[in-house]
Amino acid sequence: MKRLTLKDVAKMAGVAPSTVSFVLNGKGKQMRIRDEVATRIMQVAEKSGYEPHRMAVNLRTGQSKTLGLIVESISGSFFASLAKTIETEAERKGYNVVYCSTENNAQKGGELIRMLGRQMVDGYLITPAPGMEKEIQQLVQQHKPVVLMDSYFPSIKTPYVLINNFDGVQQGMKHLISKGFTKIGFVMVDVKLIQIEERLRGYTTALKEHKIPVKKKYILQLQYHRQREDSLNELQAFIEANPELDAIFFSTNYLGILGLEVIARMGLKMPDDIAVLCFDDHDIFRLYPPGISVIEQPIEGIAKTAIDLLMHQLDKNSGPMKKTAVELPGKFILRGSA
Amino acid sequence: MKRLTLKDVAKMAGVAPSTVSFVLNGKGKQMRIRDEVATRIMQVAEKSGYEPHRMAVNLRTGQSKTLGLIVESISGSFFASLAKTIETEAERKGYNVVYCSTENNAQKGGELIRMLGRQMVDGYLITPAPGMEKEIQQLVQQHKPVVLMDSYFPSIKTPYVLINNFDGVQQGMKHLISKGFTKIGFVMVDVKLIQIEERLRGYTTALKEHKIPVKKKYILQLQYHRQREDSLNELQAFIEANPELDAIFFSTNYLGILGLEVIARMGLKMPDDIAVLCFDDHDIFRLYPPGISVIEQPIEGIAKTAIDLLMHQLDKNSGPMKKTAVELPGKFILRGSA
DNA sequence: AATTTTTACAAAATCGATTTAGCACAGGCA
DNA sequence: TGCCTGTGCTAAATCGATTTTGTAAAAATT
Repeated sequence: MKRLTLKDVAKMAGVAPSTVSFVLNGKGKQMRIRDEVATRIMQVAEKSGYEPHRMAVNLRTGQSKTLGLIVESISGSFFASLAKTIETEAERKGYNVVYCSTENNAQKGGELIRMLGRQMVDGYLITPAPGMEKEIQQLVQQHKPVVLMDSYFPSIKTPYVLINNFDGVQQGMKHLISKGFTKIGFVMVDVKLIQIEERLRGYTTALKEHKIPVKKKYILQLQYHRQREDSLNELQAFIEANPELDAIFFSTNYLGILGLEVIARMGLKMPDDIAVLCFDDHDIFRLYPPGISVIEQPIEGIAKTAIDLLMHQLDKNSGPMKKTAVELPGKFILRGSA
Repeated sequence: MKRLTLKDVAKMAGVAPSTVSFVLNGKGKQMRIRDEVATRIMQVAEKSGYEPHRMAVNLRTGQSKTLGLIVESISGSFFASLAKTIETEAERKGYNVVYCSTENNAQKGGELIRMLGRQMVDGYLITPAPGMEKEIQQLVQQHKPVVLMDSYFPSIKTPYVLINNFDGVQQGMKHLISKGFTKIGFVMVDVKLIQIEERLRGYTTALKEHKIPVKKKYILQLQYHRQREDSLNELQAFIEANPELDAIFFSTNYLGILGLEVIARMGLKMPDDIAVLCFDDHDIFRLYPPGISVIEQPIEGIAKTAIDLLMHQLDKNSGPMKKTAVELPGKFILRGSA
């Protein structure tokens, strides 16, 4: 039982293969195929269940109709929501998606991009990690359509979408301050990424705006590549060294989860002993008593915007882009922890 | 800057395209190409950074070197671990993977399979959902390589890998019973799937073996398609209707998470007011105080075995399979909840 | 020395589509 | 009548590889 080809359909309809191709690709009118012939071809194709051979189409047209989605971790919850939306959005535009994760391995990022290149993806959706700058730069120089999400490199001129980190942190900080908290710690990673810096800026700015002094010892920079246990200990030491802290802002959900563990270990109660606020939501935060208040990322919006930006690049006869840098507002979700 | 083709390499090396193809595909000896020529070709290909055009190769060879992974939900933690292992295992065998989720939509399952068929995947890895039986049956009849994971249909004769559900539940139940719990509830979904039935069988068998009567009212069957809130209420009603229950076994992690919410809502303390045990681990269970004891699935083992079984089918000159049904043991993880 | 066999490649067919160029035939116009 | 213009399709080139077939020159055999 062999695959049904366009040639077969042509034979069955009593016309040439090219004619079938024209009709099925909607170029019947343009090629002035009679309606009578066109409908006959359509019917034959329909009845026989003909499906074009993707690889053949790709080879001929040079388009794989496939997008590459590169994320840091495929098991993260950020990815989970992102992937779902991107997949459905892409599908509706006739594209499908292959996923790849760098798994926090800077070097692997480059390999991945090359691998996807070999597979001929038409465009890239990337959440950039520190080590990937060069590779992404190359893609852009090769005029491959690229959209960055969640972060970006100022040196690379390609569209990006992300949450307004500064504003998001501000929202959270304003809430904490309005609740009367003044000794607020800030926990971050030491990675040099725009979004991290923006979050820190949100923290310091909010404090300054309310005339609260910014104390350096209230800011903890955890190293990125580190044993889980080491990070926990460092975090605990930080809290013990500043017993007057009445609230902590965790700048990523990974840090927040570490925080929960340390706080439980130390026997502290949220929010009375210490209030907790976290950037970026996570399943756990909904459930973990008393519920962790967070700044939620507009993931669906990010995904949709990213696809739009990418499609715009893929569509050659669309003009130059108006907006290439999109910042979407985050949403403060109040739960029990702050 | 166009893509480098095999023809270009041939020209640069001063030979015919076919010669290059032979050499690069390791058929140089067989086609008696002189070592001198062969090494020259290799060097040229290497230096120029030539990469064969995947689509062209696919079209000619009829192999896409791509596997389709179909799961229920791409955001589930089961998928997350599964995908990672499968991806790396597949990559090492020269395959890549496209993911698809049915998102608990029976009808979508069929569409997905067809979509992947269009994309010409060489083989399928599927975690079967209730509505997919017919579609999978078709694939098998078309002699497409298929491996099922996590569950299977007795009517379909194709390899599958899953945890030994019966034994897993037994392990957990034996622990509960040894701790002195006797009034043990069992919460399950009403889906007719092998693995669910096996888990129930593990529950009842364990009770019988210890001469503990099996009471029907201690078994709750939650409906599958249901509003989250409704399920929560039904679960709460179940616990309230059986106040003598001293432990509950949740047969899936989704149910377990619902259980945590209800238990928190009712103000019960684990494990004193009620002990909790759950089938299938989840991030939350590690963190949620006092830690939820679980039966952990050997996900990595499942993934590796599945790939092996699939590769065996893809490799035509390998004989018939010895083992087509694999059951891997689960692992009981003791935490604070039971 | 003539013929066969082997060596070492090159040429051409092929996979299944898309797309450009071409080709009969009909009608319009001078 | 002869030339031009549309109409309605077909033939053939093409995408970039793999694989079958072909073919000169060298070596071996008779």
